[in-house]
Amino acid sequence: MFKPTTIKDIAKALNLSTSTVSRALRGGYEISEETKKIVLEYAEKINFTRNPIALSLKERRSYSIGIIVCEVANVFFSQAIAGIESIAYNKGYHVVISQSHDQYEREVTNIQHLANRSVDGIIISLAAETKDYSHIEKLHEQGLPIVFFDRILEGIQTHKVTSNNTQGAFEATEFLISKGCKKIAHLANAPQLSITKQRQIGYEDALKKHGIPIRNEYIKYCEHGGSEKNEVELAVKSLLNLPEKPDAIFVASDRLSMSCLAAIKKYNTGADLVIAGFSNSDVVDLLKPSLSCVRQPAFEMGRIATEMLISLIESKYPVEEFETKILNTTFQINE
Amino acid sequence: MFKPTTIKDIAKALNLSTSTVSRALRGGYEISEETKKIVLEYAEKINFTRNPIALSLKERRSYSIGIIVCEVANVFFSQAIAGIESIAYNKGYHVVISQSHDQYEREVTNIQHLANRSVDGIIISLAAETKDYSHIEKLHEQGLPIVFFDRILEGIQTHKVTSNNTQGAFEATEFLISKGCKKIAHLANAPQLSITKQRQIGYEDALKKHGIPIRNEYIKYCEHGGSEKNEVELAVKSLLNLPEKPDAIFVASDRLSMSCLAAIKKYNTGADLVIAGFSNSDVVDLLKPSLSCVRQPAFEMGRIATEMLISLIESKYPVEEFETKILNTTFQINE
DNA sequence: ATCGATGCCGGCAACGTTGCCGTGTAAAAA
DNA sequence: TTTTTACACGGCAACGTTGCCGGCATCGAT
Repeated sequence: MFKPTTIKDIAKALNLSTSTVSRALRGGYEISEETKKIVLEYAEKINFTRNPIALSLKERRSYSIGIIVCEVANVFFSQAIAGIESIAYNKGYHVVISQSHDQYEREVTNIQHLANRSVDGIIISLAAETKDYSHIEKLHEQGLPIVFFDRILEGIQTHKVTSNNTQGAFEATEFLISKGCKKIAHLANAPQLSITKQRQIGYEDALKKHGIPIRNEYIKYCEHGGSEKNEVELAVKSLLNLPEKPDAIFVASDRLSMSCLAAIKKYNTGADLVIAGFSNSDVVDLLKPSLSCVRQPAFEMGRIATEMLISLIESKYPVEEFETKILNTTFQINE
Repeated sequence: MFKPTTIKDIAKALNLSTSTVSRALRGGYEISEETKKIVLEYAEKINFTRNPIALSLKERRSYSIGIIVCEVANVFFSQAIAGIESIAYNKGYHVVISQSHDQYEREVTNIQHLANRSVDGIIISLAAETKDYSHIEKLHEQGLPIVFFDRILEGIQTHKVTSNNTQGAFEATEFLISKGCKKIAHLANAPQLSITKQRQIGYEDALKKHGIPIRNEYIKYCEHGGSEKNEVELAVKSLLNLPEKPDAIFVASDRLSMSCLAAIKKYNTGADLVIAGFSNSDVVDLLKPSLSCVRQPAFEMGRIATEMLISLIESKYPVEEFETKILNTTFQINE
């Protein structure tokens, strides 16, 4: 069975006390150079590493941070994770990734698992299904450092990072208008998500600016963020079956975009449909129904969220002032 | 600061001993129903959960398993992770995901971090850059349960799961031949990977079967698995610049496939090129240079690997007999 | 010669939890 | 009434590590 060597093994082998070995390994100044050398060489020889679990128990922290996203397969999130890792590793933190799959129960389970001393703080983007936030509020009240990114929670006072969703949605919609489209539908995420509201505002603002009426039948929400099997396909189908079929769709997320294109390919036999939407996909210029897209600075968002979280974790005094950073998106035209 | 409640807090509040509280929570038979009820209700009230770190230290295991893959953004791996999670959660294990980004040093750092009592076992698909395996061998000798999947290591005696790479490559190549192609190039992964060798054998077997000579200038390796910036683009470019330009390419991996299509779109102004390759992408039927693909049962591979790992972890006696499972691929034609 | 200073090291306790053993009480058996 | 026995609970130790305190030489200063 797996039995790693401990500081006690070294102490016994070298006829020293555990405290001496401990301080020799940490380079404590109270230990003679000679003893240090002997201990370090022996530790090297038997490939010793300190037991991080014992350390966590003693220090009451684990030097690891938890991430909760809906899906790692989503390019936006995998880029954000890369950004998180880039900071975390440099500052000596390990990163633990969990997926909610946009399900409320998974989110609760995961966040419970991560809390309770197995991580020092959490970076989270909410699941599409989540409507009750008490599991997060409870931990936040207990003092667990939490940073929100992307899908944030207004009600909790802490650091937050988002992109400028309203502006991004505005640009995408205005692009569709510039293409001559007048019947622009909006395929949206779950309505309670912060990003859904912000992006819808951008969409509606652009329509208003150009004197195009907002039509409720053109706005379709996907309650499960596209993770339910036929959710997106049904939404697109119902759009295409409207008496006044849309001539463009503004899609609110990466996941929805891909499913939307697939559905369009399947059902749209008639005239072409212009599609624009939020996507960080790296294959977007290879897609046949082309997709012009709003790009979010995912990597940078991950970096900033991590810096915020680590500053919360390492703060000596309770933090009272919180910041919400909003990063700009860019728009990429593909035709 | 974050200070979770402990069993001691409950004991103090209820005027009981810690041992009594502990056993009441675990449902120990030595505790009266009345006391149990009081403890459970109070624990529920203050939202108590046991400290997993203290438990890990005591039990010398953490009920968590580590995964090391090159990238979570890769659909094949994210599906495999979903398979791993599906088994692990059911059996009471937490899953910790790490990315090597196909870099040797990241792989070493991650596996060291995961070992040493913070996970009970590891499921790994090797990084493309890894040529020295001593970091894995050392842990394996110490008795850490390890299961390989996808990119396996022949030299270590343990459970392994792969797909039938040779057969998949054979079918893809034969498909290209059936399309009338005779000058079939092969864009391959790092040459030391198990999957690279197996897929190359399938490719060569198919050529041989149809009397097509194997030409070394048609085989391009990507040492970094496509994670280096221009690696794939250069390889594709050099193929397209050959005096006898290939009329088809068999691509060895998902990551390479996408970069390959992008490079072809960029450089190939002339006649069409038929592409087939390994890919589990869900947008493959939306791509403009179409990609017929070998599908691996990623989810199933993850499930099996996890069952194997947990059986190793929970085995009372050292396991001596090991199994290598090879799952069949399927071929999907897109034109 | 005596005293304080310094260098080097060991012993003990604690982090939160559980297993093992011990102990007191009350009911049942003698 | 005394002894047995089951029951319900408390105390202690241990998992691996580090912080704190204390001890014992050695050495220079008085």
